[in-house]
Amino acid sequence: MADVIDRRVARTRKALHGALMSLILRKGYEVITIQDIIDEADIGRSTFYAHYTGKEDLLRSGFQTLRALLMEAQRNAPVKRDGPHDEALGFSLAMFEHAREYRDVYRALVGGRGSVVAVNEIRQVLSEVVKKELSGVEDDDAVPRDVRVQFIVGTFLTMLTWWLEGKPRLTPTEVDAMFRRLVLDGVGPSIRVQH
Amino acid sequence: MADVIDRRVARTRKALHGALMSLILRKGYEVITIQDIIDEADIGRSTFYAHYTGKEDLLRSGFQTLRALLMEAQRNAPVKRDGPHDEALGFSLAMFEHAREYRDVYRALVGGRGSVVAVNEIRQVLSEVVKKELSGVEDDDAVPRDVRVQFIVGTFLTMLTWWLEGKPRLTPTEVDAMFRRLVLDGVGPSIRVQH
DNA sequence: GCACAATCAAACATCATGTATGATAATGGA
DNA sequence: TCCATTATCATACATGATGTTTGATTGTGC
Repeated sequence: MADVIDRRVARTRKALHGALMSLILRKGYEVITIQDIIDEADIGRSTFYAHYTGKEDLLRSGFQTLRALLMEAQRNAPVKRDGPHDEALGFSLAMFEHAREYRDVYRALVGGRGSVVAVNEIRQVLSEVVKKELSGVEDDDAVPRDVRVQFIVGTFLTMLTWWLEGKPRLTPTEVDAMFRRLVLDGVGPSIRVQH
Repeated sequence: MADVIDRRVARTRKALHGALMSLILRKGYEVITIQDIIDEADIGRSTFYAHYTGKEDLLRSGFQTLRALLMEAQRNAPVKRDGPHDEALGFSLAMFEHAREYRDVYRALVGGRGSVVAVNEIRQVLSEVVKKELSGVEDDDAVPRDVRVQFIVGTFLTMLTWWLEGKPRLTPTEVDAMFRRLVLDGVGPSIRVQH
């Protein structure tokens, strides 16, 4: 499959990713410099550029694991393609759980002073997943398919951000419930209640 | 109100804002340098720093007009605090219209290679507006108030981005209809329909 | 053990940032 | 009209990040 990798290459890349993660937790992604990374990883400058074009490239390359996780979560989720279909959005709970496990990293990436790069990357991965999930659903005259995908992904990220920034007490299940409530029913019910 | 402003100061600031806007349209916010701005505006380097701490500061200071527009749109919107309340979210149509009028700027700011700073600024302004709008609505056990605010703002930005990036043919009214549909009812209706 | 490839330190050119200085010009009030 | 004030200017400077190059050194896979 993947060509066999020279041990030195593997070691270098691992060191760089590790250094980036440490630094993200310590000072936030935006302000990190290449110098910081190679100092932390104890890797030569030219070696860095032999592997990545910059810190954005390095960050991006670290998202395969997340992608794999989501794809699998989607496969393992209870996809009962018949029934009341409250089991839709099979990815969400798994990802909320993943987010709690790596809370610090997620918060550093997705939170206030986070990285556009990371958020866009997550957005793209999620879009694929949701798109696949909606493939069995028939079209809607009012709202095009891709809008619905973006809506779902956007709402997910809204919840994720809100959760990580302020209310870490809530369990993944609780947050997931709110997420589903919003995505499926919107805020109409609670707004319109008051007459 | 505001202290009387020296003509020179006014002229400088106007030139800088104009230069920033031109450059945003020409090459995108992120890659703009201070040097670009002061060259374009034909303003001395030290003068720039006498007014703003950096390009982010300059950008931020250009959002009062937007803020004012939204506040007024909210006031003028048909706020019937009784009735079926489909008139909620009084700001949205006005902002979609504003966005179409300044399409290029919005797209440059909010689109793909846009600016986090700008998006965050818009997000914050919108949050204030929505928060005020929801002040008369009673609480909901399932979804806290601030989550609903973030949800509405997030969905609005999702629609705005999608609209500006891909489907400029749609009218503000049509986009607004989709926005309201999503915010009020979610995607449950169209997803759950298929059994 | 050997050919090859990866890593290294060091140096370099380039460019952006932010600050400082003293001269010059515009402004607003008297 | 005059004048004190204040903004602007060109210029220079220190600092630090970026990305590339070079030739020597060291680790790998076979």
